[in-house]
Amino acid sequence: MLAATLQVLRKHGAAALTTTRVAEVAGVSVGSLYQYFPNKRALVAALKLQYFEQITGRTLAAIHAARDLPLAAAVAHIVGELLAAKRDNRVMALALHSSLAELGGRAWVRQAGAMLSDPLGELLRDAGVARSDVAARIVVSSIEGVIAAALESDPHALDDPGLADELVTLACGYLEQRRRAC
Amino acid sequence: MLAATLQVLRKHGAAALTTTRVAEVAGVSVGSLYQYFPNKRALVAALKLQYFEQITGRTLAAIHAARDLPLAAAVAHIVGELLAAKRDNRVMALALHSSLAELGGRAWVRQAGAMLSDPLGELLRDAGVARSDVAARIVVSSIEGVIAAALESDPHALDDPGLADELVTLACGYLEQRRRAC
Amino acid sequence: MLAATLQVLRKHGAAALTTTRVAEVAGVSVGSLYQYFPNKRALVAALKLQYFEQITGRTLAAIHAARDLPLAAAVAHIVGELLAAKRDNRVMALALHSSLAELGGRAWVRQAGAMLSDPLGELLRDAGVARSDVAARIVVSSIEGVIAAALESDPHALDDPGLADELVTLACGYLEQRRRAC
Amino acid sequence: MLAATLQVLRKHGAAALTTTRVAEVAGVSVGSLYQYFPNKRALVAALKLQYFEQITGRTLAAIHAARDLPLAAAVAHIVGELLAAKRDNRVMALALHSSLAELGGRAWVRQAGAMLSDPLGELLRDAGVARSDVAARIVVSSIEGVIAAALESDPHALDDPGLADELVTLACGYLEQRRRAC
DNA sequence: AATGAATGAGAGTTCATTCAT
DNA sequence: GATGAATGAACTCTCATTCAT
Repeated sequence: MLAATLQVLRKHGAAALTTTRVAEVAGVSVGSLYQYFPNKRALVAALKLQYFEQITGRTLAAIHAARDLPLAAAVAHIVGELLAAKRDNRVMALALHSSLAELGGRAWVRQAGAMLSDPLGELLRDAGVARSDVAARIVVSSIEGVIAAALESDPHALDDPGLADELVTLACGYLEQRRRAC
Repeated sequence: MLAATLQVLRKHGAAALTTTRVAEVAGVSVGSLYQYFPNKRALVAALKLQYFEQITGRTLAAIHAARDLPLAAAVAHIVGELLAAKRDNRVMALALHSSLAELGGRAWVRQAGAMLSDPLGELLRDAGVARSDVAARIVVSSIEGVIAAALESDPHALDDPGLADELVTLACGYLEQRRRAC
Repeated sequence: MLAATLQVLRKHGAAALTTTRVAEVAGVSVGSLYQYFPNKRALVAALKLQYFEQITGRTLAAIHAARDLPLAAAVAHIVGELLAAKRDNRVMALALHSSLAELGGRAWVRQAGAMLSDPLGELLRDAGVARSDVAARIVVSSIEGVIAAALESDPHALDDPGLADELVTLACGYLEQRRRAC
Repeated sequence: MLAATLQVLRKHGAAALTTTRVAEVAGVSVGSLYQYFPNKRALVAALKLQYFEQITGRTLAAIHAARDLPLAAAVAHIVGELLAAKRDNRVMALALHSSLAELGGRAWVRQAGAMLSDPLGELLRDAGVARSDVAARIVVSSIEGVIAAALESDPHALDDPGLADELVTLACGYLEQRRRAC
């Protein structure tokens, strides 16, 4: 059913996301839909959660794995994994970036950011970055901003290898300055 | 009426933005609303346009004015003006960042980004930044990402003087690396 | 204003006949419209009345003038005048036949029929037609039916000289049988 | 639901035919109405079609059955069947004649006429009537005109046995003249 | 468990009519 | 007298949700 939701979202947009259509695409009845999800909001929330967990989980693992690398290498690894995670969930990424904002706010984005910022903050602190918690939030939100803009202007942006380079340059350039600030 | 739209958007969110409610808040009848706007979409579009023009106009002017400054000073000036413009339209900024995405897509955001990226690209090229057009897009979108995230977690974020510093550090750090890349 | 009503009716149909549009086409304000007509129904009624009077008046005169002619000649004269009257009010005829039915019923058609049937009945009685009142109604309604159908399938039907012939044949054939029935 | 539509049409006229009222009279909700008819026009169209098929079907059969009768008997049979068909659908006939003109034009009447005129034309040609196609149209439209006028002045007109006689006299008188014209 | 017809509140939009200017 | 902005009741249509089968 989540797959059907995604498909409807991609093909017809958020405005056309009706429970009837989702059920139809999923090959079940509306009644069955309501046996698994109490209401439409829950359906969308589940989709968000799934995306959220995929991306956040993998990125958190990357942050963890990068703990002992030098800062530049750590950033490169994390950014690479983040992009890979989005690439592996490209349909979701596109649907959510383009139209799921229209479905119940962007609070989940904030939540995802917070979840990543904390462990990243620790990593940065260990790497000698000043005010590491703030720095982590800046890094995460700037990267998300660039990716969002890229996806909006080109749905295939995630396949562009240059994007990773830019993001690493962006993050490292910022952190470099922050490190000197120590 | 645009003010009423804004108020409804702020207080109740995009899902509760109905023509009846807007008219009610504006203290007029629905009929009058439709005398000035052909339909609901036009109402929202007018609001977006107003915001768009305020922010874009002022930022473009700042880019122009910063043409002959050294890069760091130019960035500081532009970021300062952008934030000031958003501060002067804070209610709009908040409403649009939180819920207007839900109303007809984010195409206008892309458009605004494009409008700023071109002149900024020229400025960067003159300042000796490699691949200045790409760099401009990265700078614009990362800054927007940081501001969006900041506003989402704290509606008063625009008043925090530290935000400007962070944005300047972010942009300069990135551009520094790009300059060396020449 | 009646002319404007007619024009709107012809160009856009009965569904698009709004007071605002009529006023616009007439080059006055809605307010002025309401100074001359208490409401929209009255506007349409006035138009109907005008048509009604044109056609009925001229046809009544024709009936009167045909009093002393032999039956066949009388019928030819009356039919000729009726068609001529419609031709002289062709725009109205077309508008009323195609769309004014949609505006407040066809009672006026019945009324017009009644108005013609009585004097025609007298003429027929004098010509020795049995049950002349019934005969008159049959003649009038059959002629109206043929004209209506003709106009519906071809707006230029009134210009076809063959139409008059057919109508005369129709009426005379019927009346011939009725006369023998004496 | 079609029955409810008919009832509303009869009791309150075409102007009062609203989806809400039809649903109410039908004892269902508006939603259900829209489950069976995509929109209001379709509801009315279905009603027209039903009437159209009843009348046209039976009359066509009558024309077919009358192929080998002498002309006068053929006409009598056809007229009798047409009237019987209308009598069997009296409520519909009344509703459609008085107010369905107000709902989407009279194109269907023309269509029905055309459908009958062609086979009738063949029958007339075989019976030696000159310009049988024109004659068929005249006969059909004059008969429809008389019936329409009769129904407008008296809803029980269809029950008057005299009506059939008049129609037969009308049609035969006309065709007699046409036959001589050979 | 699954179904899908039924529901009905509520959305956007129109337009005849009024009345202060 | 003329204006036309303001009104708001009424309309068509949608869709999340329920529940008898």
